Amino acid sequence: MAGQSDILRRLGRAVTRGREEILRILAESPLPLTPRGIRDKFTDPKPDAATVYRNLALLSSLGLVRSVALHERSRRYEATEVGAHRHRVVCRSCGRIEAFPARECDLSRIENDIRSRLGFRVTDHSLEFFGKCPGCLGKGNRP
Amino acid sequence: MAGQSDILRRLGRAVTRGREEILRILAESPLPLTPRGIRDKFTDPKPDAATVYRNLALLSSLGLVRSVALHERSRRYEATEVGAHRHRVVCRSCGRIEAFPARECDLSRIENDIRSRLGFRVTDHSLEFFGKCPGCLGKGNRP
DNA sequence: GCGCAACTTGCAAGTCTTTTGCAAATGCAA
DNA sequence: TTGCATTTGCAAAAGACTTGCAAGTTGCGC
Ligand SMILES: [Mn+2]
Ligand SMILES: [Mn+2]
Ligand SMILES: [Zn+2]
Ligand SMILES: [Zn+2]
Repeated sequence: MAGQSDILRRLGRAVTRGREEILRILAESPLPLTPRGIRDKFTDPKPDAATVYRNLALLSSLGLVRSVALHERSRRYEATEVGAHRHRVVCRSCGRIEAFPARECDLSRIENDIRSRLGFRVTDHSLEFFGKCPGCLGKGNRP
Repeated sequence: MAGQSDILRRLGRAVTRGREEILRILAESPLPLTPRGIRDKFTDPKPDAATVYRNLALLSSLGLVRSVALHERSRRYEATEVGAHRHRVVCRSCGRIEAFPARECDLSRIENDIRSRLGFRVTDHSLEFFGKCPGCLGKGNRP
């Protein structure tokens, strides 16, 4: 059941500490992480930033991780779960991020429209909500 | 009906060529544009890039423009339309972007869930679809 | 285990996007 | 028109990635 490492081997890519750790770190994180945040979670010796970027690109291309575009300075990554995906809520006041499994996410009507009107074949989507978290709602604070 | 310039004046912000042009350029663009793309559409003399960034930040904070996070190197911006918003489809092969008005977009069930389960008050969302455009579907080409 | 070829990594340099300080230019209300 | 706050250009800097290259690892067959 070493699933993901097998995928790497099967494709002729080496299984290295960097790759296994990235997968583990992301699988254990409740939130998508930035490349920087991922690197910070390594125990020493930490890999070079370039290696983290290269491995995220590789794992992305294999579908093992997925990048998330919130409206931030840096991109974030999350582990992909088989047959599932997540949506996110971002607090515009404090930046807090919550991710939640997208059960019964039905965007098929929209996807069908896209197919028939624009001719695009949609393979996936990303949906983010923005607003205020409970903490920031409480004390009426910084916009 | 010079609406947006009025909003600027009312808030004590100057109405400058840079600001008016950014609003006009975005209003006329069928796609969200990058800061660089916006600057390129100015007739000479073009404003400095720093000015474009500063003005986009200002107009965003006033709600006159909105940033769109596609999975690209640079952020994009679009003009906000009153009581309307758009969704986008991005081709993973050639990068083509199509934006379309989100008529009858009903994410209220999800937003209610977010409200009751997480306590977030959602003010807006962003929804992007990814897949292949008709052109790239035709000729089975570069992934 | 050993050895080699292929693949990976660290490091340093480079690119691209976005931010910031500051003085000169401009907008605007009086 | 004047006066002052706001805005802009310019140059420098910060950040987020990317790339070349030599040294270090991994996968595999022996
Ligand atoms: Mn979904
Ligand atoms: Mn919508
Ligand atoms: Zn908050
Ligand atoms: Zn395409």
